[in-house]
Amino acid sequence: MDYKFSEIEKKWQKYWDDNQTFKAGTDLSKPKFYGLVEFPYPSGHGLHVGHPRSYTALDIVSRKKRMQGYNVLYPMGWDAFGLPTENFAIKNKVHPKDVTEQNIANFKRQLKSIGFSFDWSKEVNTTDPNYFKWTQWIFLKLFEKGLAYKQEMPVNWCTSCKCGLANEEVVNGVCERCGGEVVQKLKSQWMLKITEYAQRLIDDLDDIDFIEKVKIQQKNWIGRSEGAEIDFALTTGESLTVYTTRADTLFGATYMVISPEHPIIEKYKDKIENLDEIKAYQLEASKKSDFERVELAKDKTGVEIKGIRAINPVNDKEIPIWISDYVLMTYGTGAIMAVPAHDTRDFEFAKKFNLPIIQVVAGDNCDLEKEAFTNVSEGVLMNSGFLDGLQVKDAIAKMIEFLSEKGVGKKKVNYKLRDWVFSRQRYWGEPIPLVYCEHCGYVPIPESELPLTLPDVENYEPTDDGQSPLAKMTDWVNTTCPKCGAKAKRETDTMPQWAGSSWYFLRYIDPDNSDAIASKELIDYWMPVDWYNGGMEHTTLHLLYSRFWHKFLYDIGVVNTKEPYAKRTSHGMILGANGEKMSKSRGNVVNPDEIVENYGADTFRTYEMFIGAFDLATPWSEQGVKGCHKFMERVWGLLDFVKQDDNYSSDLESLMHKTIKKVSDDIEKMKFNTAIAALMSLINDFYKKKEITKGELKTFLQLLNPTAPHITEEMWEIMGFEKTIAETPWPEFDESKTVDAEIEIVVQINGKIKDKITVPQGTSKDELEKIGAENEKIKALTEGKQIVKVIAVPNKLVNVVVK
RNA sequence: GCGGAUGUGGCGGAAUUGGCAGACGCGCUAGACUUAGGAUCUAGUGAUUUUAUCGUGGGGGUUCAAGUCCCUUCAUCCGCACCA
Repeated sequence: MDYKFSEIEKKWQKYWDDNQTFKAGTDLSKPKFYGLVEFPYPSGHGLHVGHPRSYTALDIVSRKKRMQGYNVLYPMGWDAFGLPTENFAIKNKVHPKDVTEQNIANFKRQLKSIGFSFDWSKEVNTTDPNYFKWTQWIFLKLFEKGLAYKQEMPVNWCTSCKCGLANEEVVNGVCERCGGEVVQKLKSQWMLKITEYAQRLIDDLDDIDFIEKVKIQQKNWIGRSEGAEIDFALTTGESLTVYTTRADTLFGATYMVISPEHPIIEKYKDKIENLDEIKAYQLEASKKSDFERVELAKDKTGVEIKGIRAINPVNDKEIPIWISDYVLMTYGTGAIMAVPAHDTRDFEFAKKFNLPIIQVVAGDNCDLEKEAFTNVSEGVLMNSGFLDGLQVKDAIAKMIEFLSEKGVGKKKVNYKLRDWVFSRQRYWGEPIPLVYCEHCGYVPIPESELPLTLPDVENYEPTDDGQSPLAKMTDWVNTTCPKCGAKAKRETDTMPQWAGSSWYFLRYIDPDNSDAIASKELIDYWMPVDWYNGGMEHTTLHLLYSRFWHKFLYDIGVVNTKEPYAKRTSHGMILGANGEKMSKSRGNVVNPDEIVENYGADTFRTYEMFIGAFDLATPWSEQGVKGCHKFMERVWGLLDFVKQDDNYSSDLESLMHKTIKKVSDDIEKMKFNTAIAALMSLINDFYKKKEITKGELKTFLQLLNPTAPHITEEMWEIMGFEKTIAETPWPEFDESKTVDAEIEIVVQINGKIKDKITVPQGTSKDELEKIGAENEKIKALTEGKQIVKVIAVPNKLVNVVVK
C-alpha cells in the first residue's frame, strides 16, 4: 500500500475541523495548559518556513499535554495592523482592510494545511473593531491613571516627502522611498510611562521561568544603574545637573558635556558667544539617530560653549562646558561631568580637543598615555582630598554623603529604558480615542463610544506637515468635547502595531466577549500563559511591552497574575540553504506550500523539528526534507510486518521503555531533534527484525503522533485501534525497565581508552578499581610502570594513572 | 559601540552537563534487487604515515580525565527603541 500523504492529510484535517477536536474544553475543574506562540503579521508574502518552527514546537507540546489529560488552549490569530500593509495600500490604491483580509485568508489556508491543532474558534484579529475596542479601552485606562502623556520627541523626518519615517524606512540616512535627506525633527507624541514599571519588570523576572538569555537581555535593556545626580553651579548663577555612576571621580572632572538638544542652550542663548557655531553643530547632530551617534563614538565631535562655565562643586574650580552628540538627551539628565582619566568616551574626547586629564584613581595596569583607567574593583582614590586612599565603592558612598550635606547632590537610580513612544502618524492602526478641546485639553471619549473606528479615507499617505492621513477627514476629526460640549477635534495619531500584540493572549481566552476583555472566571482559570515560545528578536520590545501592560491590568484588577507568561522559550532562525537570512532579494526563500505539496505536512513538520537544535539558527536543506520523507515512508512501511501481539517483544522491551522516557523528556526540553532521532533509531531496529508487534506499533505511533499527526492517525485507524490516536493517553514507561542489567565500562590508562569490559549495573567503586587493575590488557600495558592511583566512576569508567 | 548568542566530519547536528567525541539524518562508497534508477534494501564512511597517533575556530591553563571549567584571541549571527 502506498503512502498517499496528500489524501491522508486532507482527510484528517477535515476530521479535526468537523469534530472540533482541538477546541479548548469548558470543564474548569480540569488541569489546564495554555500554550502560546507569537501570532504572525499576515504579510503579502505568505507564511515563511520560520513561522512553523515555533508553531510546530508548541503544537507538539500541546498535543502531548492533551494526551496527558490537560485541558489545552492553543490559539492562533493575526497581528494585522502595520506598515507594509499600509504601504501596499498606498501603492496599489486599495483599502488596507481588504489587503489584510486576503493575507489572512492565505495564512489561514497555509496553517491549516500543516495540521496545527489550533483552536480556531478562538481566532483573534487586532484590526477587528471588536478586538481593538479593548486595545483602546486599555489605552483610556492608562490615560486615566496618568500613564499616557504627550511629549516632544524626535522623529525621522524626510525633508523631501515631508513626512515622518519609521527607522526601517531610513536607509543610510536617506529616505527609502525617495532618497531625500532625513533629519531628526521634534514632534509632540503620545508616550506611555513604561519607566514607572522598570523596577517591577526587573524584580518579577525572578519568579518566572524564562530562558536565562531572555532575562539577561531584558535586564540589560532596562539598564538599571545606581549613581548620583550632582548639581554644578554655572557662571550664569543657576545650575546644571548631571547624572554619574562614578561620583568618586568628581575631583577628576575637568569639563562638562551636554547633549545638543539640551534646553540650557536655548535658555542662555544671549550669553553664548559662539551661538552660530553651536547652532550649526546642533543641525549636524539632528541628522544622526541616537544609534549612529553612539556607534560612531570613535570619532568624537563637539564644540565648546563660550560664555558660560561651570563650577566643580568639590573644589570650586571653573571648568568649560562642551556640546557633543555622544551625550544623549534620552539618558540621565542629558548632561555629564567628563572625567577623561576614567571614562573611555571622555578620554577620547579629551585627547581630540586637548582637554586636561587628571588621574584620581590609581591602580595596576593604568597607562593614561594609552587609555582611560576604568577598572572599578582594583582602584584606589588619589588626588582627591578627603577621598584619598579609599576603594572606589567606598569613595562613591562618601562623596554622595558629602554632596548631600552640601545640598548639591543625591543618590539616584537610573534606567536606560525609555518611555514608549506610542503615536504614529499613520492610517493603519488603532485610533487613539481622545478628543482635544481648547477648554478641557485632552479628553477621553466615553467608553460607550468604543470602538472608535477608522474612517474611510481616499488615500493613506500622511499629510504634508506629517500628520496622520486621518487629519484630512474633517467630518471625523471635528467633534464635540465629551466633557463640556464645545467644539473639539479628535486625536489623529494612531497606535503602534505593538499595542494590539501587548494583550492578545487575554482575548484568546474569550474572544467574543462584548462586555470585557474576557470574563473574569475564564481569565482566572487560563492565566497565566503556561508556555510562550517566540523569537529572540522580540525580547526587548514586544515581550517587555506586553509584560508592562499586563502589570498595569493587574494593578487595575483586570487580571489575577502579575506576569502574563509563566515560561518563555525561544526558537532559532531558519536560514536559507546558503546559510544567509532568507529574503526575497537573496533568492533563497523556501515556500512552505511547496514542501507540503511535494512531501506532505508530516514530513514538513518532522523536518522543521529535526533540522537542528531548536534554539539555534540553522540553514534549510531540501536533502534534509527528503531524509524526513524517507522516515515517513518507513513508518508507513511498518504496516507490512505487524505481528499479532499486544506486548513488547522481549528483546526490545527495555528499548521501548527507554524511548518513551527519552521522547517524553525531550519534548519538555524542546529537544525535538533528538526525540525524532530516538524514533528513527527505534524504527531501524524494527526493520532489522522485519517485525513489529502490535503493542510496539501502538506506542511508536503515539510517540510520533504530536510530530506527525496525520500519518499516525491513519495508521491507527487502519490497525483498528480504539478511538482516534489524539484521544488516547500518552504512553507510560516503567523506570525499572529502562535500566540495563549489564553495563559496558571503559578502562583507561592516563585517560586513554585501552579496553572495554562489561560489568553488572551498579558495580561499586572498589570493585571497579580492582577489576581495572587486574584487567589483562592493563596489566600488560602497565608492566614495569608505577601505578600512581586508580580512579573508578561507577557505571562509567576506570582510569589507571601510571608514571 | 553596547547587549545577547554561536563556532564539533564533506553537510545539518548528537554527547545523560567534567567521564567512550561524531548518536540520528544528509551526502558519499560498495553490494543486492531491477529493463532502468535521482526508487528500495544491506554494509561501510573523522583524519593519517593504521599494533598506533592526531582530532571539537586559534593560543594558553586547571584536572587522573576538557567539546564541556578558567584566561586570552579570532570569526560569524541576532537586537539596539517608528519593521514585525
